[in-house]
Amino acid sequence: MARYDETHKQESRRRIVDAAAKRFKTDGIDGSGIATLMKDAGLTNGAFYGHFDSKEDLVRTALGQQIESQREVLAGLDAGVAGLRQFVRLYLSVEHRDDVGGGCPSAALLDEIVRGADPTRASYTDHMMGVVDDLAEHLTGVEATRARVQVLCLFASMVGTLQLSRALTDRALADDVLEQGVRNALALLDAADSDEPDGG
Amino acid sequence: MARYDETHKQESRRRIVDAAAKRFKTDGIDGSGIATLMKDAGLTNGAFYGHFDSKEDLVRTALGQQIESQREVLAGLDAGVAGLRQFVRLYLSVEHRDDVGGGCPSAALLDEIVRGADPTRASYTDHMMGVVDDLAEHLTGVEATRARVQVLCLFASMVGTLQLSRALTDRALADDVLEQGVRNALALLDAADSDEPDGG
DNA sequence: TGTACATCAGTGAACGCGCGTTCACTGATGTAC
DNA sequence: TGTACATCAGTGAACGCGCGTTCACTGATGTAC
Repeated sequence: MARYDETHKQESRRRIVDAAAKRFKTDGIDGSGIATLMKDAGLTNGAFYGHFDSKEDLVRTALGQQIESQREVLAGLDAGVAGLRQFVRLYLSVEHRDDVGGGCPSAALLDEIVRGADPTRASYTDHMMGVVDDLAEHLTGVEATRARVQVLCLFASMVGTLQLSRALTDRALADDVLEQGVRNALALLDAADSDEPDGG
Repeated sequence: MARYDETHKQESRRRIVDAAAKRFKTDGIDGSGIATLMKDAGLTNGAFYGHFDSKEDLVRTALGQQIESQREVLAGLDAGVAGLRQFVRLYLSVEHRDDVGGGCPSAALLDEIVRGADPTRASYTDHMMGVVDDLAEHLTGVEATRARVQVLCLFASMVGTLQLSRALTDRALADDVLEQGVRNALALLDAADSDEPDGG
């Protein structure tokens, strides 16, 4: 029925989303124009609206895809709290800090998400809940609701730490921040893992 | 010599910087145009280049001024680690979360600073070192270099926590994140305050 | 096997608009005499 | 006290450019017969 493979259009779409996700992270959402994104994907600007309703539609899609692919990484972690320790070391690594385009979308774009439209923030929240559930499963001894808030906070702390390490122009200090960030995150993890709920 | 007060021009400049700082935080740097900023300050676009060399010059100025005015808040804190506990509760409050335009420039703009030009990042780093020194003085028992990294990490964690709380569309969860963030930050503070330097 | 037509992903020019920046000009005030 | 001139903060139109979005068109392929 179509003159191309049945998969042709969806492969184009995937290329657009992949290119957009990377460029959004390196240049910002506001800083990435449709024409540039389409050129990155090997297409011209006019084809964009055959794939998405609007730029905001692409933003939501790219952000969602990015968070879901983070979950694939999480699926490969060791069981229990040991897996969270692995995650902390991966997340707060020099390699991750120096790879904005290939790294965590939250670290690269959380400010812009905050300023985003409600549907964008809602989509972000939904997808993040998946990440949080994946992470919370590693805190086997902690009540589920509590575990979710604990891992959300752990994640948020690491996001801020990565951002600050990226912002500082003093490289040695930026490295120190990552190392101390790892120690702090691991300390929080130990505390959370052995935590008793207390209402006070 | 001048047809206006000697202070006239510098008052205009101050109004531009104040208006820009607020709008940058609410709408983003990329999202704030010169014409809009000047209108906010009660002027027209053409007057801008009598005050600043470029938009980037204004960004650096506004960011620096914002961080310096944060230091004024820090100067009012109690002495010792008690002052840091005060700061944690102020920073991770619902009021601060809900006041992006009046709040911390790092929380609102750190992503954009990371993507910014080198001079912007260098200026951010310089001013932040002032904040860090102010905060580090509260960790009286800790060696200075170590104290600086500790408070940088504490600050970074709080920045990430505030950002995430702002991004989430689930209000109850966003509030829980703030509360847990306070607990975590206070726990880190207690650990840092009683810390012995260990090389391992 | 060969021709006519339908499909539709992608092209590329154009829309109005706001961007950062420039510049000739205005007009209120201060100084000179 | 009154007039002529200098100063300069601010005005507002204009520059080229890229933005998000629209749309008439292309052209490679699949189907019909």
